Amino acid sequence: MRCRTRYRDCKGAPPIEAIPRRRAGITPAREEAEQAFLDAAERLLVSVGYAGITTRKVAEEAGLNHGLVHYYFGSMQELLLQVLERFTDRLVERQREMYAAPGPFIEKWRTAMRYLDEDEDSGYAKIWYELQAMGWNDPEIRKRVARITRVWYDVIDEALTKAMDEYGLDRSTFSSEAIVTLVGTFNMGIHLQRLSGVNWGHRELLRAIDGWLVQLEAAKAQRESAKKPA
Amino acid sequence: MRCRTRYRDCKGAPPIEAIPRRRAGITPAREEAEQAFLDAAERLLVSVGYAGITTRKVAEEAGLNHGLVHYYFGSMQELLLQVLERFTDRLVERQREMYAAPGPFIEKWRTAMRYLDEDEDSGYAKIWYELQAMGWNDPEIRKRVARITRVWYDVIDEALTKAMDEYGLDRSTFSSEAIVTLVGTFNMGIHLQRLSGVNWGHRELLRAIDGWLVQLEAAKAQRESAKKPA
DNA sequence: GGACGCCTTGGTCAATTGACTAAATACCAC
DNA sequence: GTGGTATTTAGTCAATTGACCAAGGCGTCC
Repeated sequence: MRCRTRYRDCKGAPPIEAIPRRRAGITPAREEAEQAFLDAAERLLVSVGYAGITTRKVAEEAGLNHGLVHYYFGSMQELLLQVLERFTDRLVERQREMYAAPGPFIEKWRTAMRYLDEDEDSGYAKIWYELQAMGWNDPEIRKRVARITRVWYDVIDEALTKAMDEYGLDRSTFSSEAIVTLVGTFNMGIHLQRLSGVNWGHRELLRAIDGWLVQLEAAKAQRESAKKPA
Repeated sequence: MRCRTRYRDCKGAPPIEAIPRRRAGITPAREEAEQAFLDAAERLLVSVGYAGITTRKVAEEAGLNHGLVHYYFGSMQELLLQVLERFTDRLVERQREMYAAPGPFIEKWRTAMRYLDEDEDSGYAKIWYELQAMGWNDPEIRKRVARITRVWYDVIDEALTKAMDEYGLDRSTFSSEAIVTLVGTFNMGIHLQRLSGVNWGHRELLRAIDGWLVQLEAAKAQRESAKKPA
């Protein structure tokens, strides 16, 4: 059943043609333009949130024609999904890189805590939590968010398990699984609170943890120096 | 400058008349209808999120005429603010009640952890985090959210400070402020993850904390029984 | 240098939205 | 029951939105 209106059958009709899908040969210009859209969408996530993103706004922000959104991505939903995709890929890569690096655990921890501040200032956190909030009402996005959270956990789990052994921490009361969950959730909570403008106690908590790790490092060094000479 | 269109000057004109404000004498029927709108808005927060709420949907959900939204509340924004107001009042009241109740700390903790599950099932958590997400892009709502978070912290702080003294916990490394922040943030993080469908490690963490509290309670009981006979 | 196909521009369209209102109705004191 | 006020209904309106398209531009290969 063809469209009776000038352009299309406006309700319930199947799409006349398939969405133009990603082909192998994309010109550099097109690639650049698509990235510009994704960048623009990220900036809008920071400045107005996911609910305020429209095809026109994202095109204006990217300095491109709004018709291109549908030509490139087929729909607004697909554009946002690709934002999520690109963002989470970067997130996981950074996380892996950080914990895979050599050095004592406390170094890695401090790097992670530095990210806590950096991500807030750069808008990285806002993007990530906006995407998550989108997922609360969109199964496809939620699924992806859950997958990334899981990967994130696995990476921390590995690092923490190793660290607990090194520090000789008892795992009978607090398993590494429990600690990982605690770290993962408190990290999210801190970001969440900061998005609401709450900063109370954060510095205090981070300093306490850092102090505790310093103690653990010292104890570890002592154990090792006591063992070697003997 | 009066409206040239049939109804109003549609851009930039000041409101012709003040928004009908809350008067002293509201009939019970009106009160009931307003509550029905607030209830409906909460249900929509659960089912579609804040971005999906419109005057027409909220009216349909409440089984009332959509014109009433503006007659009662003046604007969609005001309706949502009143949802926030009512919701946070209830939240704080429950929190205060819980920690003010008599009984050992571990009891209160367990009640709080029970809420963690209950709130998820009842949609309470979804409402609260949708409202928070709204606040990320709305200063007025963010301010209110921050205030409530602060009150929430104060209540926990009082209970935790007392508990740490009772349990004889050292406060030199982890101050009560740090612990409160840890508890507050990990609680938020757990909710956040569950909204994304992530449950990994939660049970493990909660069980670990509970086990630890049991130990602390036992040690406290021992101390007291050792003191009394002497 | 002409044909061909991809890209881009600058629109249009139906649907939906918040805001708003006039007219009808319900309710109340007298 | 009558007059007046408050509430309710059933709309209207401008603006905005996602989706979509036609026509012309542009690069490339023959």
